[in-house]
Amino acid sequence: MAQSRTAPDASRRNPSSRRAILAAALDLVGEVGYTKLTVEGIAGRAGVGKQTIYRWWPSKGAVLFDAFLTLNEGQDGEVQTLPDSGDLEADLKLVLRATVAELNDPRYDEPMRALSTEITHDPALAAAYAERLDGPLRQLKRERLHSAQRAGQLAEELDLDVAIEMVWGPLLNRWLHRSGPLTPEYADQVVETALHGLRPRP
Amino acid sequence: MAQSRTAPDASRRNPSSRRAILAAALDLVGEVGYTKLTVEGIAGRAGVGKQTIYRWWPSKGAVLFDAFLTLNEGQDGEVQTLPDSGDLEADLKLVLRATVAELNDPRYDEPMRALSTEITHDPALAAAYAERLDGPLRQLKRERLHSAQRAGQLAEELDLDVAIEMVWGPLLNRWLHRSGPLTPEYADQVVETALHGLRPRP
Amino acid sequence: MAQSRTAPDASRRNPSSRRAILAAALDLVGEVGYTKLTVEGIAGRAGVGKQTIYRWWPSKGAVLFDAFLTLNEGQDGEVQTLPDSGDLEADLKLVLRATVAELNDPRYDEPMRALSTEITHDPALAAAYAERLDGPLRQLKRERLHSAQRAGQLAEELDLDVAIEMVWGPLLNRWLHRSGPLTPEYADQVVETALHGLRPRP
Amino acid sequence: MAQSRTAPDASRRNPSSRRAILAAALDLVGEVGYTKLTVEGIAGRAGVGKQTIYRWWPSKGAVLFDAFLTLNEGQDGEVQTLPDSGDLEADLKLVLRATVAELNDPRYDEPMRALSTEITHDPALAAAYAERLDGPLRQLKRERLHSAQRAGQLAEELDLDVAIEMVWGPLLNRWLHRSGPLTPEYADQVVETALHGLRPRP
DNA sequence: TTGTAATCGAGACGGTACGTCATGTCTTGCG
DNA sequence: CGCAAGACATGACGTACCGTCTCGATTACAA
Repeated sequence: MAQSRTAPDASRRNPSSRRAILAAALDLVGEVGYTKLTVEGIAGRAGVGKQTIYRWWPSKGAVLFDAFLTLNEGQDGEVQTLPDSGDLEADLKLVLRATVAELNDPRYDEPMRALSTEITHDPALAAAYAERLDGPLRQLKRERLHSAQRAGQLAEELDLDVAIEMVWGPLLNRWLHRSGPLTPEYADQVVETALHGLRPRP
Repeated sequence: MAQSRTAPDASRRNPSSRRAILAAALDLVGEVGYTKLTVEGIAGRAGVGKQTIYRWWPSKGAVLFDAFLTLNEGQDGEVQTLPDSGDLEADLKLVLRATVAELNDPRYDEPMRALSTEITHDPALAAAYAERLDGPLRQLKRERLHSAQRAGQLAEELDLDVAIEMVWGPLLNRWLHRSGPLTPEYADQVVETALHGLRPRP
Repeated sequence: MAQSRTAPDASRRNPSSRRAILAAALDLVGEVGYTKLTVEGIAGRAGVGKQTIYRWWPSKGAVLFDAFLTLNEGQDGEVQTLPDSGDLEADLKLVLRATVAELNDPRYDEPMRALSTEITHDPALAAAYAERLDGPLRQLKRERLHSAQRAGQLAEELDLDVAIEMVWGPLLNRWLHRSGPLTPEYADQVVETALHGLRPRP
Repeated sequence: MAQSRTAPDASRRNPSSRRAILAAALDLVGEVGYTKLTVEGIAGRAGVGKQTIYRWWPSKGAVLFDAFLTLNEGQDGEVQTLPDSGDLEADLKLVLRATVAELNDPRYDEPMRALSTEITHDPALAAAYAERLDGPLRQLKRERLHSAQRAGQLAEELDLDVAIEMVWGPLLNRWLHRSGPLTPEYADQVVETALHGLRPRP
């Protein structure tokens, strides 16, 4: 299956250039922000020619995305499963508080906003994100919820994907649009409300 | 409160130039997308000098924001209140299905993504958004939920803001990150799940 | 008579930028040579944006050409006429020796080679050169020869343009192709040989 | 005489690559012109790696020069001597008309301009040119003039190199700088004027 | 009625970054 | 080892926009 435009030969790729580029991209997006992140800047910081970036990535966003990928693969072994103490509410609060902490961490905030923006405007990148980054994490969440479902802590007819979005959606939205303070208490509140529902207790 | 740099005199502002600029911004963001939207492009399309834009708006995002504002004020009278038939679930489904339809409408999709991106990266704009665009709408939602609360359809101790985010958050997230199909059925599912909670019915 | 591509408005042109560009071009061609002369270099040296060069000149060669033009117009008044002592041979030797000196002057050598190269490869520039730079000078030469012709020192049927090329051509060729030493003696020799012809004296 | 940088072993050189490179250089300079002639282009057209060019030639100009050399050696046997009918004027006109024809031939025009430019800016190449290309031809000219001198058709004290430049210089200049039409009549005129001199016939 | 002071369209300006192209060096794998 | 292939750091290309600026020409308020 040949490429139309003389596809570069990946076997000849210089791996240290690749690493330098991804590291530079992550560094820079944190330092100068997404809007002022430039391909020239990345190349300069990485000690690499611009062409070496354009040869292997179609866009600034793709570089950033790859940087995130390796970041996550770098920590592999770390998050293989979500905590499962048997107490779903406690476990979810734990995880969501961790998420809140990460989103509030300036080292992650700007890069993740950048990634979100790229995904927002590039469906291809969104698909890659869904498959490579969000997918595995969502699988973990699904498994934890499924375990709870088997334990009778979640409704049998519940669509787990909807459940996931109900728990994490409010958080991400508040973070992205700064529509309110992103505190551990908020995380707790969301978990409680999602589990109990909006209706009065019977 | 005087500006240091000879603040422009708003009374002398040419309203037709303003309208042309906002209209051009909306048109263009739909045509060429957020990334390729330029101040020069807006000025050219609006038949206006670049300086006329820079005189009245601090950034491209501010123009876009203003364009949305006038868009909403243009339709005023339309959404003064949310439907209140007494049946909260039905009313919410109605409203969320309308939201889904809007987000899927190509005329709104790209401009709203653009606005979202600007908000993501500009806290000042986010504040303006919270006050001028999101605020009034959220107030309507809050009122509808409050009415339901008074009718005993929602828990008394419920934080209405959390409730709002639990209902609309999943939708906005799925739209923004394209993490799944954005259908009327999904809207229904979200409403039902939010109202009942994730737990099994007792 | 409108231009097709939104011709720039010459009346708004910044004359000091123009001067800085031409001066920088002349300086740089002398310093780094024609091959390494770059538009970016000129812009940098002149403290000017690249676009300001591209706005007003179609090519690097055109800038260089303009630089020569202003150089010559700058010295106006200097060479209005060629010396006419009545002794054609002496006058020509004087002029040719001056030309030799100029061609050997490092300040002129490199820039003139650059100009020659541009003319060689760009007919449009060659036409401009013929009209604006070579033309006036050639007219002076023609006049001096015509004066000699009237004085009976040149053949009546002589084509003065051919005569001019016979006198200056050898010099320019030797200079351009370095086909031999370019000395005052050579200048004298050329004048003598051209005047007497190659044939034996009768 | 060892090179510092592991001089390539000429005996292992692939002669067919060499020929392909020289042919490609000549073809391309005619097709795209001197300015757009690139080493990559030559390598691509020749089906050769870039390194094979850089290994054997120091510069683009050297390739071009070599291409000319082989071109001339290819026609060897053709011009071993200049015509010598005894009538110098007729013979010179014949030769100069041939030169005019060659310079006007589009197959030779662009390549020769390219070579001329390289020579203009590279003294080393100019020396090589003087020795390998111009030298032999000049020797033929010198011999023909010498023959005429012996026959009493040229002045005894004449410097034959000056004479050669007086005859060919005007032609080359007019060609290179396009300072006038390059016609057979012009060739004749130059010959006549050079032989008779500018002075009136006695 | 006539300044006079602002906005306006237009667009030149010094810059930064774009994405492409060519340079000359280096590395890989074939013959 | 020469060679075809092509990745690499470098740097210039010519273009697109940035945000500032200057230029008449309207336009509206104050003298």
